[in-house]
Amino acid sequence: MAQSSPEARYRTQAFAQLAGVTVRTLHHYDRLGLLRAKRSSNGYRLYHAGDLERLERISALKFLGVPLAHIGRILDGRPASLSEELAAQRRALREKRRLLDIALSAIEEAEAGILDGKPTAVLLRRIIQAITMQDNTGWMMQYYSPAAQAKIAERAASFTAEMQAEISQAWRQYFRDLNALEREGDQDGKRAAELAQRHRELIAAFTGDDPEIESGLAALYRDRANWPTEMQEKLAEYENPDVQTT
Amino acid sequence: MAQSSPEARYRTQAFAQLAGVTVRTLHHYDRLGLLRAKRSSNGYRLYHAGDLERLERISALKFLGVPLAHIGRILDGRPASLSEELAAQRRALREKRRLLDIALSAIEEAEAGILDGKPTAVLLRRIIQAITMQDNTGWMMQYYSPAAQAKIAERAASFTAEMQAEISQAWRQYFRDLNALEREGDQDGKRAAELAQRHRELIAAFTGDDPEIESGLAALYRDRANWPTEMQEKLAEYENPDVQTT
DNA sequence: TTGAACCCTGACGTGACGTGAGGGTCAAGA
DNA sequence: TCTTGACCCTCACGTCACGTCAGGGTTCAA
Repeated sequence: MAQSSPEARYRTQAFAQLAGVTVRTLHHYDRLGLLRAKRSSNGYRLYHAGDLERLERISALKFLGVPLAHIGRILDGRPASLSEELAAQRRALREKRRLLDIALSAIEEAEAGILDGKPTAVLLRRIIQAITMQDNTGWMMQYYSPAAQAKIAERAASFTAEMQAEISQAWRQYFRDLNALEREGDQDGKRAAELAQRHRELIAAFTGDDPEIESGLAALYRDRANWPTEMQEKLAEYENPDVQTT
Repeated sequence: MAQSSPEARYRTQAFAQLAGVTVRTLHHYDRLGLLRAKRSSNGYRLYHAGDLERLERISALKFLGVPLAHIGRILDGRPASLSEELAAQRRALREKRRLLDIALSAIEEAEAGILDGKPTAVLLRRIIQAITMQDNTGWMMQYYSPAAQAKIAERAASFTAEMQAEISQAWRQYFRDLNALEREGDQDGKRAAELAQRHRELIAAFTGDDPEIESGLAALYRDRANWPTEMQEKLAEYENPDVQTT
């Protein structure tokens, strides 16, 4: 094993190998001021043992997804910024993992179709369905009776991609307008009334006046206290009394 | 609801809203040749219903993490490329999720320390330990007796960051040299003998000649058939008979 | 006819480096 | 002494999927 003295100085490559990073990374951190190296008389960078500790902290925070600019503030600035950054990263990573799990299950779903020799178009359709179902509505399906689920799937299959896109566009637009209304306030209640009308139309277009689908939707809304967290947040918008039309 | 005819043409913004992407994204895909738009006489892009289907496929594959250049080949090229791409993405996403889980548990571990009012330095040390433990050796610890685990932790705590870095650098270098040896072959067996010697030294440095640690290490190696998949692959390098010194 | 709301094409910015290009430094061997 | 090779340095452009202006044209309703 190599012997180390407390005054050991390393040049760039040696220090990079010691820490398990590349030379270019050290150049980068040096220029950013994140890990400044001393210079020898010929201009070479010189690192010592104390720099290693700082570099390990940088690498650890980078592993958590913290941007380099924030890492600088954490290591040099006020200590509270660490806990704020950790909380922010935890939320961001949770969301990333949620999307990642959706992607993985979509892939696995599609790969099951490959074994049957399905053509590319069918596999792509499976992937799209797996993503949209899991991402938005998958957890909702448990509220519908099997008969209602079958009807929903049948209606969805009978739509063209264009029609489906128009429907989800209308929902997106509805939520955008609802958000805008909450931000800007409503002077005369006309905009709220118009939004409520659009909401009724969207609901009607979804149920297609089918009583089985309507009863499932009602059950879904009654149990809103148990929705997933990210839906709970969107639910707050519904709590506007002008829009409680369900 | 908006009515749609089969010959509906959309200009850029309308089509972007319909599909839930930005105008800039459509420009980008147009320039890449990924989704080419027709042009009206005044140079405006015109999209129609068939483009929407292609765009949805593009968005779905992008969601899975497939780079745009590959998406073009999948949608235009031979159909087998889809299944290859899916398999590659599945591996990549699994690895991402593994690292993401490590990061998340490291954050939660550190946040538990925040409640106790620990200073930043202690929290950072916890994060680094959580990462390195989970990433490399966490699953190994089950093979060691509680007494051996305590001794390992004690020895680790007594090392400076510099010494620990030198040890892991030596291991990294060992694996690099081992890989190089396998690629390039060994003419006279001298390099293999030298590597085997380094391996013995690294093992001895780890156990510190402690019999409890040594017996745990032996148990770990005996049970190598049950190691995690990513370690199984690294194990293949050990199967070189020159290096079976454990 | 004027303004709002569209449309277009460049072209630079983002983040964390990778990857050369072009040139200097230094110790060991011929 | 010269050369070779292994280091070192500083630009500066490339990556990836767009975001974000800047500068200028088109269309439609009031």
